[in-house]
Amino acid sequence: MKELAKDILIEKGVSPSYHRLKVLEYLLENRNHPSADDIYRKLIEEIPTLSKTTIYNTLKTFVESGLVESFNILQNEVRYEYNLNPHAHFLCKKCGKIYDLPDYDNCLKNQIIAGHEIHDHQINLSGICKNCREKE
Amino acid sequence: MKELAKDILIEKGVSPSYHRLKVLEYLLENRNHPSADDIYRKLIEEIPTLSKTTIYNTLKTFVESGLVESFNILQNEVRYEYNLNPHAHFLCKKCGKIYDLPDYDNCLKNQIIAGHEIHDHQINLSGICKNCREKE
DNA sequence: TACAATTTTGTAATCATTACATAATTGAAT
DNA sequence: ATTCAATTATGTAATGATTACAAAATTGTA
Repeated sequence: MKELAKDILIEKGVSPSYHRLKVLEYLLENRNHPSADDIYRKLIEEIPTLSKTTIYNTLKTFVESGLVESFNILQNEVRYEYNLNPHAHFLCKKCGKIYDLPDYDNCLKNQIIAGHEIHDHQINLSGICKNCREKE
Repeated sequence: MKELAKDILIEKGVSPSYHRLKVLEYLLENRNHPSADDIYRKLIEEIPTLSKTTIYNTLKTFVESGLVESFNILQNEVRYEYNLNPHAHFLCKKCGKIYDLPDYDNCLKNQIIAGHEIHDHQINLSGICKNCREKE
C-alpha cells in the first residue's frame, strides 16, 4: 500500500512527502468518505506532531491535482475520497453512513449544457439506507 | 406578491407571521439562490430590528415544511430557493453565479436504489457559464 | 382584555476552515 | 557529506456560518 501510494503521488506530479503518503494511504484503506477531522484523529495516533493545517493543505493539494475528490453532501463539513470512477453518493439520514452508487452518474463532465461548460458534477442523494430499512 | 406569499404559507400549514411573509416574498422575487446572509442584509433595510436568528429559524421552518429547498453547492454556506420543479444546479467558478437547469434532473426521488430509499436528491454541476465563455 | 402559545430577539457558543508567520524537511548542486 | 534554496509542516489566531438558549415581543383566541 505504501508503494502504491507513492506511485500514485509521483504519477500525478505531487512530491511524496511523509505526511502526504500517510494521508493518501489512509484514503486508500478507508473508503468511508472521511472528513478532514476523521483523517487527523486517526493519523495523530502515529504522528503525534501532526498539525490539522497539514491535513487541510494536503487534501487541498490532492484535490487540485485530481487525485482525490471532495464533496458537500453534508452542510457543515467537506468529505473526501479516493474513487476516480464516476459515481453518485447516498447519505442515510438515519445512521449517517455514506454509500457510493456506481451506476447513478450521468457523466455530464466535459459536456456543454445550455451554453455552460461542465467541468465537475456531484450527485447527492439521501434517504434511508438498506441496513436501516431492514432493521425496521 | 404579498397575498401570494400568504396563501403559500397557509396552504403548507405555516402560520404567516410578518417576518415569514417578508422572507418568502424575498425568495419569490429573488431567484438567485441567496444565502441566509443575503436575505438578512436585504431585509434589515426595511426591518431594522431583524435578527439573523429569525432568518435561520424561518428558513429551517420553510425547508421542513417543503416550501423551500436548500442545497450545498458551495462548501462554506447553504443556499436557498423557492423552486419546487425538479432541476439541477450549475455553479460558474468564474463569476460565482448559480443557474437552474430544469432538464437535468433524473428524478430519483421516492425510488429504491441498491436497497436504499431515496427521499431527496441534488445534482450540483460546476464549470464556466455561457456568459463567461462568451467574454473570452 | 387576558392568557397561553408561538415567534422573535440578542448574545454567546460551536465548529469547520483558513491565514499567516515560523520552523522543519527535502532535494539538488557543489 | 555540506550547503542552500525551495518546499512542506507546524501552531496559533482569526474568520465566518450556523446553532443554543433564555428573555422579550407578538399573535390568536376565549
